[in-house]
Amino acid sequence: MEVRDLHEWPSGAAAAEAVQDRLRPLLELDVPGPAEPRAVAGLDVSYAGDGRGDRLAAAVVVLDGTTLDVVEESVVVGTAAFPYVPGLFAFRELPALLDALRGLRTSPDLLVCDGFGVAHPRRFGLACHLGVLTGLPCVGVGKTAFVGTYAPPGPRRGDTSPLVDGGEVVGRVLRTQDGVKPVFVSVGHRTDLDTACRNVLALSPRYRLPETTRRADRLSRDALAS
DNA sequence: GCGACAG
DNA sequence: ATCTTGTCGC
Repeated sequence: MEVRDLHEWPSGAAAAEAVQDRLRPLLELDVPGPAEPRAVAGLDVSYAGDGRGDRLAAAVVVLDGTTLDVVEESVVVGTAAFPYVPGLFAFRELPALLDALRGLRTSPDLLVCDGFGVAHPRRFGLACHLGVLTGLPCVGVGKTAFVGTYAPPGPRRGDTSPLVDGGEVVGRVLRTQDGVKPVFVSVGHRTDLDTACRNVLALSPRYRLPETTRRADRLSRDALAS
């Protein structure tokens, strides 16, 4: 798919925060998300060595939204573009992820990425950044809490509880399987939270994490090994 | 001031 | 994120 080039790149934390503040107004959060996406893309990145190095592999796996069969894959080996700083995580993986997206023949109807969307200190996590740059609906699925407080959701698959930060609901804690640790869902771009959670649940028929994320994780890991 | 902090 | 042994459960 066509992905526009990254123009300016922040040289430090202050500049990176400024980029987030400048792009945030471009978010489209008051629109219904894709209820039945035909193609859903999962994105993930793996690192070589102990994680302190900068060699990485970014993968995108597109699944049929109904059957969850793999439709297309794209993976690139690259370099971490920024040090890991909580709140600026996107700058680390964004260039490589955009490269992987460029390797796709078709444009997905929904992007599912690791990390958060608006459940972020400045309301502009990786899912927001990726959404704005691609123009595609995007949802963030985090494995651990970052910002906000919440009550544990019920014990059954599908149970949820609101993730609240600064007095506003920034996401939802979603139990994707009976009795397993919940995941943290937040909207990134062009989707509402209800639809985002429905999509994530539909993508997680068997395991805690969405099939999109699991497939992309495996693909990126394999790419580093070879 | 200090610690915690998506991946 | 990644490095790791054993262990519990289906």
